[in-house]
Amino acid sequence: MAGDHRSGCPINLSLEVLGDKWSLLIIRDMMFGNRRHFRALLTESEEGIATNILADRLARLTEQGMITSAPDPAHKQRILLSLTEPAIQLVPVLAHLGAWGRRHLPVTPELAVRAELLERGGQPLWDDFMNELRELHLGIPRPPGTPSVLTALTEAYLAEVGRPQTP
Amino acid sequence: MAGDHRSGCPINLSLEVLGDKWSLLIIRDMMFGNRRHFRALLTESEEGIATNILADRLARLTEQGMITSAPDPAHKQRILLSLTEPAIQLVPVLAHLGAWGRRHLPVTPELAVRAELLERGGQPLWDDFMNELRELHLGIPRPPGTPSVLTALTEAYLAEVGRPQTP
DNA sequence: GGAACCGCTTGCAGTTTACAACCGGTCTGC
DNA sequence: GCAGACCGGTTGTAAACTGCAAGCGGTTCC
Repeated sequence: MAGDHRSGCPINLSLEVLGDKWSLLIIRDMMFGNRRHFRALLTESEEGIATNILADRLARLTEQGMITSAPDPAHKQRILLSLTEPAIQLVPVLAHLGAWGRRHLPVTPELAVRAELLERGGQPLWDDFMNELRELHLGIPRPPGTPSVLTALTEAYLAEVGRPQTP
Repeated sequence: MAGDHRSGCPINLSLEVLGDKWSLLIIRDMMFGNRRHFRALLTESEEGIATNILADRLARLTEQGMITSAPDPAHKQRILLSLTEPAIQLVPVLAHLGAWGRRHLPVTPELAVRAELLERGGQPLWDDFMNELRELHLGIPRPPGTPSVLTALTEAYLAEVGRPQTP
């Protein structure tokens, strides 16, 4: 029902889904870090989320239609998490939010590289990235010739990590 | 110090500033509703924030450099709140977030009008709007000929409110 | 067959939120 | 000149949420 919403304002409704300190970070890790199950999100996160919080957020994001879960065919006890189309369409929001943070907050260089690349690429790069996510998470083959944005972002990050100082 | 941050990731740092259910709504009301003091934010908000939460968020946003406060020359007991340049640069983020919410969440039509207009206008409209906000909040005169985006948004909203049903 | 790994759940303490009542100063209308 | 509305808050309280650590039954790896 709509009765449990504070208002019908688009920004408010978005915040009711994403307006906490963890939900968007989970989506970020699934998107940019390609983390697809519980343990990966738990242990490979920069910020160190607690197990009960992660379980709670995954449940909430699932019932809000942002992610789906299915048994992983490879490992029987694993549960494969996938982003839904609405979540994939958050790419421009995350790109702008990252660009804003990079400009105004004390980011660390190696973690800022991806935000910078994503900002410079603009809408065309975001479209490529969303097509790639649709392939990875929804099983929709991406248009032939689409480059892997995920690979490019990861390589840029690793290159920056390998560099000892700003040369 | 940077020691009190969970990580230096741009998205994480942005969420440490804006990642709760109220901060962005306050900025939204100051931006789009032109609410510039405590009582206006308190009573004219769609969502009904509590006084202590509002006071707390205003203090936090101030120390994070998102807003400033100054005595209002017109009313001696009033405090005039202003957005800073970083906060004004959130316009594209809010535009994208509103557009996303409008597409995927159960928004009410009259509140969705502004998001739609802002989305259709794109970057040129956002630039006009940011220039207008710089004039209103920072005292920087906007380039001559710049239209008032705030007026356009408000009129579109009022027109939608006045309409009884979707005709 | 033992150890590591899987997605959680539970218990607990500390923090944050929501709601309502209240406060001293100030401006407004008469 | 004064009563009442308005100003930006503070305080108290209960409920909800968060962070941390431990543990649990089942699965997979070696």
